[in-house]
Amino acid sequence: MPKLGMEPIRRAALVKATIDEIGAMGNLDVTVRDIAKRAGMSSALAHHYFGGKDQIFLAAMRHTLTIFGAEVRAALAGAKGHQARVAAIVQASFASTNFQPKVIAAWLNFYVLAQTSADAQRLLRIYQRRLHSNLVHDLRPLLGGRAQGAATRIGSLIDGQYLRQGLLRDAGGTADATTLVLALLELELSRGAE
Amino acid sequence: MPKLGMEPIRRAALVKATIDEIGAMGNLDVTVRDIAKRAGMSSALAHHYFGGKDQIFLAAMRHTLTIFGAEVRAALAGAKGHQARVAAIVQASFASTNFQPKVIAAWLNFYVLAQTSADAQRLLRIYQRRLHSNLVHDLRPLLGGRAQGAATRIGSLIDGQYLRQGLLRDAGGTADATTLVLALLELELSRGAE
Amino acid sequence: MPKLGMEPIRRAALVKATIDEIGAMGNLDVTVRDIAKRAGMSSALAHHYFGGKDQIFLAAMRHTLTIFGAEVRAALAGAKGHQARVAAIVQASFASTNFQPKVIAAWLNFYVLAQTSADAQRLLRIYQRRLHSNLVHDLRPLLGGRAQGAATRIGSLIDGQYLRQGLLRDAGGTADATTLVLALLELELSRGAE
Amino acid sequence: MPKLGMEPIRRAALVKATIDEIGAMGNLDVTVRDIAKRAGMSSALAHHYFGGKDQIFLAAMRHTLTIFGAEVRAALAGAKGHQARVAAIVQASFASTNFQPKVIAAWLNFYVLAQTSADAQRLLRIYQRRLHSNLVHDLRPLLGGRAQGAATRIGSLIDGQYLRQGLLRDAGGTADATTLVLALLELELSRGAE
DNA sequence: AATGAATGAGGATTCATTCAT
DNA sequence: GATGAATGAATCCTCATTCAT
Repeated sequence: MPKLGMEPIRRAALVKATIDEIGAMGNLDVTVRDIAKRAGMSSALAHHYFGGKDQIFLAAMRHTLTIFGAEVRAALAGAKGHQARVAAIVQASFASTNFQPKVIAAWLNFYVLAQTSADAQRLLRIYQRRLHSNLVHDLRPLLGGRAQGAATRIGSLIDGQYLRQGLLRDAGGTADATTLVLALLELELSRGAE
Repeated sequence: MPKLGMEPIRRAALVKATIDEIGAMGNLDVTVRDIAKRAGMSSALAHHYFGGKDQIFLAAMRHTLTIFGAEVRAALAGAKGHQARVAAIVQASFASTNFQPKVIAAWLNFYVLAQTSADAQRLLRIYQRRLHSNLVHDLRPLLGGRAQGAATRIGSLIDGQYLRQGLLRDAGGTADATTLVLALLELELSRGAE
Repeated sequence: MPKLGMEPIRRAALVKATIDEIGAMGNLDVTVRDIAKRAGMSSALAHHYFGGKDQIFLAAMRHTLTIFGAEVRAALAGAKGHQARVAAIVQASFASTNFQPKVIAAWLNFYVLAQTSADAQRLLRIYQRRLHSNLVHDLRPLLGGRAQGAATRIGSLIDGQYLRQGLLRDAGGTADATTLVLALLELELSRGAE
Repeated sequence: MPKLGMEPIRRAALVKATIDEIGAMGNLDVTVRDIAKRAGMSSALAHHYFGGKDQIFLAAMRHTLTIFGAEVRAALAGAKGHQARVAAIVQASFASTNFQPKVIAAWLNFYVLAQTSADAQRLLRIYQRRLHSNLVHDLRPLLGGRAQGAATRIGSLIDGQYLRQGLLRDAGGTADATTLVLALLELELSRGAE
């Protein structure tokens, strides 16, 4: 049943399969064959569309980051006021789309990939910078000169929660993680501007 | 003349070589051969002493965690007062022994290993539990019911900083990381007990 | 509107592309995809027209041999006298059309192909037999019984020069090669008939 | 039955198997697996000892050239007088050790390899240069200024005979080839020095 | 006429692991 | 105690070829 315009479909299927497979395996020791099988095609086709394993990984990473960014933007769109906007970012970070075990596993492994792949590192840095500037944008009116430090703390605590959630792997961590980080936000706000 | 007591020497050399090699490679895609070569022996001997690659990794992880624990204990021994003790834990976490790029890389990879290996997961949980209870022990007198949450935040922020430092890989992050977490401590203290 | 009579055009384009590609790669490890791309079409179409890779090679070989034959015939048409005709054959052998690096590379690889493919072997033998009989035809009046040996020597020396030129790959070997073989011709003639 | 000092034995076996396999297949499309199987070992071991397929080919080529060189030296040792020495070189070139179908096939393929591999090209040029200088050394006293051209003709005719013999693949070509080239030698000598 | 889609087969290479010495 | 020898299994990747449109 060969049709035209399969490329985007196949690519999307592979990206999804990659994240699923990494989530299932727990590490990047995932074979192209298994990814392709999960996506319902031969490994040769996967290579045809992506060129190689690295690029499959990168595409999966880009996808994850894109989803994350969209989630944050959507949350920001519905939030009024600086504090509500910061809270929205935090909540979006732990939204169910991102905070699934398999996505967390993928995320963690992307950090590992970034140790080796310059492209992966660049992607991750872009994500961090964007998160940081988003946070600073709304923290500055509230905290003045303390905004930078507070943004770093909040962003870094989010990362820390991801790391720990990846380790524990029990469901329902979303609420806890959100509460924890929002408590930090409140703490920062209670200290006020400087 | 067969040398006596070579076993501990060989094992220690392999553990060190493992961490160095992971640090150099940036991931767990490290060959037993390369580890053994770095340790000055044949890969067959590495197998002889450890039984397999997994156990070599586990031993390296145990060693890293042991070092970390010792560092914390030493820091605690010289600290007077609850606040000083918490600060000591934070400082020890970022002490130069642990916060080298190669150790951070190893640490990050142990998190990945924990996704697969039950033993690795257990080790990592022990470390987290110990860190948490150490923090709570000294935070409770200061923060009362808020001690648990504060300890989780501090511990998790430490982890987050490791993750980010692993990404950035620039030297001299020790001071920044310490300052950042100590600022959180101060924030928690400023809110007082509940 | 489907174009009519595309077949000969496509086939010619593929044959040319094959020789170019072999010349560019230096060996027969040439993919159908690359040949087709060079000829401006899909690899599926190449298969459609030729049936398979082997037949593409064979067609390229046939083409090369045809060109060579035409070159020789043209040279012979303009030569008067036995000696001049032999010289014409030699000169045609090293004419710029044949003696380009890419054609030499293809030629050499056809010899390799002949080790495997009976068809290729047959083609090459036809070429050799024709060259030999052309030479003998004009050498016999000059050398009598020595014509056979002389023809073999001259033909074989031409082949040897191709082989060596393929190795050296520097331009401008045409003159040298021609001179060398003509010197042999003169030598044979100086000995006279037997 | 693992013993010590297997390396040279294994390498020799692989080199021999490579030539045999190329001879059997007729081209360089020979798998490491097949070479290794022919040499009685796993392909992994072949890689262990040689590092890669290219190096296996190169070693086989070096071996062939070494054999050839030894054959020539031996022949020269027993020859008295300039003409006899040149004849000895020619005879050695077609000695049964070199002029077997499988060796000729390998030889031809090395020429193809030289189109791609700089190392292979270097080896082949060394062989040609040595052959040429050997010929010139004994032709100069006989032919003076004509020695260079004569040496090129003789060397190139030897190559041409190899090429043709590779194509024909019938046994017993040794005598014919030798006779043919010696006839050229005689021709050159009959013309005398210049 | 022409091609994107798709795959099975195969190949080089790597590696953890075992074994005899 | 120590290692060279050896391999089976696995992985990424390529390619000729087929097929439906």
